[in-house]
Amino acid sequence: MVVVTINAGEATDVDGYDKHAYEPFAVTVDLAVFTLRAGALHVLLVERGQEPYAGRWALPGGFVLPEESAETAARRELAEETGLTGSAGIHLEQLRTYSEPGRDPRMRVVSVAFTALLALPPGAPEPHGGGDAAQARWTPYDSAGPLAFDHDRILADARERVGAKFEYTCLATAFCPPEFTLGELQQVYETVWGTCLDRPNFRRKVLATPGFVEPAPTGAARLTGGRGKPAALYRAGTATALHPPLVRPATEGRPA
Amino acid sequence: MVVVTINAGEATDVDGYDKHAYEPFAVTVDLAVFTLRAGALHVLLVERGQEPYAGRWALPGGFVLPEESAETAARRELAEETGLTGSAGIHLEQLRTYSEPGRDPRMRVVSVAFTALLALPPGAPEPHGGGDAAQARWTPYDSAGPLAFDHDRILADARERVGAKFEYTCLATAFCPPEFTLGELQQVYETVWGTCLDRPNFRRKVLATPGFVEPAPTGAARLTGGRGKPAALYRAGTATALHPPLVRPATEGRPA
DNA sequence: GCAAAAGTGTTGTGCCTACACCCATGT
DNA sequence: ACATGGGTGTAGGCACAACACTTTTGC
Repeated sequence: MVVVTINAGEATDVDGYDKHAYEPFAVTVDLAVFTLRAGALHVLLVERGQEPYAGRWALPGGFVLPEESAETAARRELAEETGLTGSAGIHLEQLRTYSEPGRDPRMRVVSVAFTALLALPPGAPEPHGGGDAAQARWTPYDSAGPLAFDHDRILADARERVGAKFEYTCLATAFCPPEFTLGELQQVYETVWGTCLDRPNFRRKVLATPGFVEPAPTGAARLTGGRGKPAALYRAGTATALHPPLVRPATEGRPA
Repeated sequence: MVVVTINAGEATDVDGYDKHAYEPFAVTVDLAVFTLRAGALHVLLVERGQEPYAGRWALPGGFVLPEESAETAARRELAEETGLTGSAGIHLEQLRTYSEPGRDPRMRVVSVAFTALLALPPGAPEPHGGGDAAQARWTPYDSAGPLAFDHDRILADARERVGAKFEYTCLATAFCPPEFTLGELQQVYETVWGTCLDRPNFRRKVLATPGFVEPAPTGAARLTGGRGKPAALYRAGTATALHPPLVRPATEGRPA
């Protein structure tokens, strides 16, 4: 076998041998797509129709095409799986790359994993899967049983990253509809962190961070659940970082 | 061309066609290896001996071999480039994956980038490069002129990540020898951040964080530069996260 | 009126910045 | 003696957690 490991540059030996002579690497993307449904964190899963892991659930994903970047491929898969048309504004972020040999029993697959956060509009279409016999479904994170391949680990990594990023970014608005109340934003935090937050302090913190939220142009307020004082509406601001961070309290009681 | 994009699972169509029929993806690793030399941040670069970018400097890296994970390949390359034997304890961390088509003019190369932090022992061997005509050299970060491929961007991303991680992790000890003084640790922070820190406060902060540093078993102290009171020696603790974080002050004066 | 949810005020604690000050060593 | 760097003490300030309180709606 040709030894390329002492090569100092990047791929400088490629010209020297047949590009097709070796077992190729397949490059795929895997997506951990999160949303909030009925006050619980849900993840988008697809059911596999073929071996290996036929009948098992897995993260959606697919091949990176020859002319695509991994980001482009991920956004394309996301649009296909969720059926959402305007996927341009959806928050999509690279998580990390999983490359252990043997993670796919058939061949060498290197997978770039992404995390996506989206808000389901009230009348959003159910995910329809991507053809074949596969179906797609929103699944509560806690019920996302054993998945195919190493997707359990990918999903856990993605979940952890989302929780951590909530502390120092404005990411939480990605789970909210275009206009939302501060109470809804707080519920997003409480659901993702599994903690209770003090409402007055949360409110002050959010409003004191420039660019986190801005009042909705319509001065309108909305009734939360029928009862209670109507809440002011806000929309996501332009800021992306959160200084100072919103610290997650030590694990305490669950939100009511 | 076979349409694989509507496939819901991961690589489920692979069995249906010849694995060698398409232009394969090459998978490489690129390393941004940082160290501190003479009070300045340095990065390990190699000079390319072949086209494209012959004579230009680039980040070290190489192919992922068929039986390797990207992490394994990165650690192997790191050991080869630095000549360090005990590379097991070196901090190595995945940065992100760069997959834009055309980033290598010859073929489709997907590169998993890593960041490595290490302390150069006093008599450390100079990096010897990896064979061919390439040479390797420690270069001040600020002088790391235009690099080959998209390595300027990778290096900038790595640099930013290192600075950010210093705030909320114990990573700074990776730049220190096995035993170090708190003054040395502070200089590490000041060099990486380009700021001045208050010594008494820095000291308290570090010592108040359990597991950040622990006193060296030998009660020995060391003379810093000939002058001044001998400083107590510490070694890196077992903690990895930093609660609460060590906040980087708004960009002010440079360290003396 | 009562419950429920939004929104405002206030107070105490604690951390952290900034600076003054002592200690030990080399020249 | 003095310069240099390590180490300790302390006062002021700012931020935040905790909780009391008012407001506006539905029943």
